[in-house]
Amino acid sequence: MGVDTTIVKCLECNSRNLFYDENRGERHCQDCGLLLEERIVDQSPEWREFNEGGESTNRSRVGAPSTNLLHDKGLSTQIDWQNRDYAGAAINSKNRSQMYRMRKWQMRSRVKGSQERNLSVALVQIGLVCSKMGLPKTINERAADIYRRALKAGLIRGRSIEGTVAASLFIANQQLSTARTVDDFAKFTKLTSKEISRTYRDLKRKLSIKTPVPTPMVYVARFVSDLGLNSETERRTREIIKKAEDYELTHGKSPSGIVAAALYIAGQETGQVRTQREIAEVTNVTEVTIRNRYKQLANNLGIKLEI
DNA sequence: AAGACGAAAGTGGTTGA
DNA sequence: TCAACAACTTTCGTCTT
Repeated sequence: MGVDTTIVKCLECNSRNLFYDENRGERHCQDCGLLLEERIVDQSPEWREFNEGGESTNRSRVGAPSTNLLHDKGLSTQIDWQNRDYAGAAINSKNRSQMYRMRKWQMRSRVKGSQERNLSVALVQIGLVCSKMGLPKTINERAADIYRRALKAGLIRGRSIEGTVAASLFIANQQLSTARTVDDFAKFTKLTSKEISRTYRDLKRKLSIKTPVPTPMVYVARFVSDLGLNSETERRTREIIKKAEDYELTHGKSPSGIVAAALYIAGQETGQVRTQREIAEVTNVTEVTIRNRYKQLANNLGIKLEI
């Protein structure tokens, strides 16, 4: 069988308009946003071997790795209803009663009850949003885990599945610093950013989840890549933000605004000029904010710009 | 014509009595 | 609960290159 590793058409909308992001090592469809390829594919088993002939022999590989992404954690070997063994031969009567008991227990333990159904719907949605937004599997796993906890704590009642899905994803995003904003999640779900942040706060409080204090720094790589700037400009941008944080010029200001301004200044300095319009586009702040911010930063950090 | 500028009015969230 | 407030947005006329 020939192995074709190059995807030329989107699997969802058949568009040939694909985009390869070198920094993130991902290939997306530019039309529907589906994540088609990731550079890092870890196919190794999820446990390590500590002693010779120990782990690997005891925990022999059966089935796919256990994962939070499936409602029953992937432990779902099906027992067929036909009284035949794998080769198609009839199973003798001695084993039949055993088979019957196994089926019975499987039926009892499988998708049943509203919680399980809720979870399987939610996990599909989490996967879908992750794929559309080009988020790595780690986010998917983390969000799934948070959703499970929310479900277990009975926090879904009175809330929409989609809202909790988005909030779980946003928490995962904050914890793992994948540089997506609430607005990004709003764009890829049917929810407003307001609803998402409200559920986000709620979930964090009720599940006592901690997320790192947000810093503008996490957005730098993403915006640099989106604007096609070089590493020199990126370095300088980080420098400016670091200084701004040291001088406490960032408190109470929107992170994207800070990054946008720093990018603008750095771009002017290194000759990688981007217009306020372009920067406003990718950072999702207005040109006015960029102006206000960059003037403030330039003044307080003693940066002279010859514009 | 494109980009930058800044005034003025409007919006949504936070804070403190 | 309400008003004051800071940050940010929208809009728009003007200036500069």
